[in-house]
Amino acid sequence: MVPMTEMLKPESPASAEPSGGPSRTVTMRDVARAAQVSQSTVSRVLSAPDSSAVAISEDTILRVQEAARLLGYQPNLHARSLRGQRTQLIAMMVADIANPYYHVMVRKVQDVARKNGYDVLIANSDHDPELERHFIQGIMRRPVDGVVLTPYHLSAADISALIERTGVRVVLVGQHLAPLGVDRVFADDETATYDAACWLIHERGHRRIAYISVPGTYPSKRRVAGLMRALDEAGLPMPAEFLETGDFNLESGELAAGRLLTLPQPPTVVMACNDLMALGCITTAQRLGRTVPGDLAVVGFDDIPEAARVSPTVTTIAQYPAEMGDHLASALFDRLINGSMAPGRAIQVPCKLIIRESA
Amino acid sequence: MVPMTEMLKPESPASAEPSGGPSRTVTMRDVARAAQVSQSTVSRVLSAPDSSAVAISEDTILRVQEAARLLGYQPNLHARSLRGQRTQLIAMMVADIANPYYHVMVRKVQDVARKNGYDVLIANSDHDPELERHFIQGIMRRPVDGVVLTPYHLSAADISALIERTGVRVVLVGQHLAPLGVDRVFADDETATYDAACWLIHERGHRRIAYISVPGTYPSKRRVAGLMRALDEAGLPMPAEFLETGDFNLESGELAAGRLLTLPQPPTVVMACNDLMALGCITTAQRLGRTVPGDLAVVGFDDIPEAARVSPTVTTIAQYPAEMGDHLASALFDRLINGSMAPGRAIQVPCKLIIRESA
DNA sequence: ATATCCCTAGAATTCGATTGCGTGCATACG
DNA sequence: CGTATGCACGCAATCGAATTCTAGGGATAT
Repeated sequence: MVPMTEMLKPESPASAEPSGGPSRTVTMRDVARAAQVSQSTVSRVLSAPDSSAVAISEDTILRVQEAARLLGYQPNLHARSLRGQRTQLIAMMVADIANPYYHVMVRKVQDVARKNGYDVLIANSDHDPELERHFIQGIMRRPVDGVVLTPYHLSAADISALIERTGVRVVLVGQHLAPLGVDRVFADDETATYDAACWLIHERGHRRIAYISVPGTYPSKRRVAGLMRALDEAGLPMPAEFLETGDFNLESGELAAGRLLTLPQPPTVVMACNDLMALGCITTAQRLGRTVPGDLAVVGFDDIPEAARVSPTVTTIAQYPAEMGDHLASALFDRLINGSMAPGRAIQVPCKLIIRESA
Repeated sequence: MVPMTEMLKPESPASAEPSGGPSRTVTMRDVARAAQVSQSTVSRVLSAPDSSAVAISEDTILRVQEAARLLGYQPNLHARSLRGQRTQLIAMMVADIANPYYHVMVRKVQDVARKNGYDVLIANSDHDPELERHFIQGIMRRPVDGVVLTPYHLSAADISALIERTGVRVVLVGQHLAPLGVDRVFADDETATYDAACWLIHERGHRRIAYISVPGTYPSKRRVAGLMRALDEAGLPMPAEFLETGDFNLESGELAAGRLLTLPQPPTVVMACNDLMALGCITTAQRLGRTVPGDLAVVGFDDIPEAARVSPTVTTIAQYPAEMGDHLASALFDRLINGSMAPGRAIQVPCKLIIRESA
């Protein structure tokens, strides 16, 4: 007569039938039982088959590995995360997954992460300060090993606080004020915008240059600064009504162009803070019966694939998001895998003016 | 003289300075100590302030909430996931994040997830069977509450096994063989392709129709079937050399078009399995000096934004990924939040032929 | 034959939150 | 006055894996 409690404690080892009911997930204990060893031995074998702190006999190792294989054991990463070290998880926050500019970057990071056995949490902020903070909160609730951020509103203090509280490794997209050991990858957009403006002024003879910016964002600030520098040097004015605003999407570009073209003295060229808004400008110009670039020249930023395929093709300042994604991923995993503690690096990826039909 | 160990055990409650060293993450125990209650009480208060299994006094609730707020307590979701029920996490596998067709879908799911307090794990499979299996493996290692899948190679058995082992709720993209209680959202692409082919034959008088398929994928199979049905009814042949193959990207479309146009008797129209390949066709045709649609008409599939902006604009069969994303998300969260156990639904989203310049 | 050391592996603890069970106290009732 | 009812809350087990501590067994040396 075996007591009831004694009978229930070890779940019958014979229940190896996979199709029998909602087969509970198989844990290390199950593997241990099947291999006739303790759970800790299983852990030691599976986490470092060869070199462990304590030696394990060849026979035991094989028995454990075989049992794990038979039962289809998969370690529970939630448990592993909880216990301490690595979560095998990184998070990436971009402004908008639906913006072509970020696609390749996300892809790259994603691919490198998978190769390193990491999963990727994706979030988009829509350039919304609230959602950016929400993302930080999320990381504090669900710790990750690394973070790739495209901050538009977050301050260096916010990011420092995140690092302080979670110990997460951070890599930034954009020439942002970066705290401590944070690498940042960015395009040299001030210089690129300056160069493009100089080209418009000196090679193409434009004297009335408008700009569509996105107030409150750092990239926009820097690009406007580049333009101003070129205008200053050339002794050209920047009328207030030529400084239009949008919010990175196509429609806002259409609206801004509409306002610019109905001015008593419209500009001869519009530079936009990204290609989507530039495309919007072209659409509006054509709808109003203007020719591009005859009546209005347009210069974009990013060089999304579409820019090369619309009519007229768009002159734009190319960024290299794939290259940026590469730098982001390798910088992050350098710290994650190799444990690099190097001070924050500023990795600058050059831009390039791509001259097409629209200017 | 207080022993060292005694001094170290309780982290001095006075160390509320946030800038004092690597301030350890604050747990429920800390909150409990600050509020002078047990850790379980904190849990009960914070997880269900109003209706809990056991009653809690108003005073205690306030004290706990205040303490949590002061200490900036954030629950650890890894721990919560481990303990049991919800992980507050869903995973989404698409074929390619960089394909415009999926963007809106991802966005929608992402947005709905955030509104429900869920994070989203993203993975792309690149139509690679290996990576699809890798994704399933990943879910078994890191359990999630729900999954949105775009399976191209996974079998119903694979998906069943996943559900069996993890209890995850699943929603599929595509008219896939779906097991058990799995909803699937798909476009009616067989009918749409059939209709488009009929239109090409009867309204436009085409008799030499080529198709660029992607072998081994379900959507491609169905679309080819739709075309064949239309050809059969019209008594038209389908020469083997007109059945070209690609792999969903632009370059493969260019290559396929190159082969078709150098045939002794080239087709008068090419239908492609997606817009990217259709764009490739147009590029090649123009490079070979053919006019579109004069010498070669082209019909795509998806209606990505670019299709409306290239020259010539592309006639294509529109899918509505935003609508599909909505259905996906609401179907999934209906099961997650409301615990719906309804049998698998087949949610069909119609397609629509968009007639533009290329055909 | 007994002490010593090493090799191996089991037991116990930890991570942070959840939860079934139980207990102390107060009020109510017979 | 003694026991029943119930409210508010604490104890301790649990989730799955990693790690540290400890004990047993075998081999070798004295």
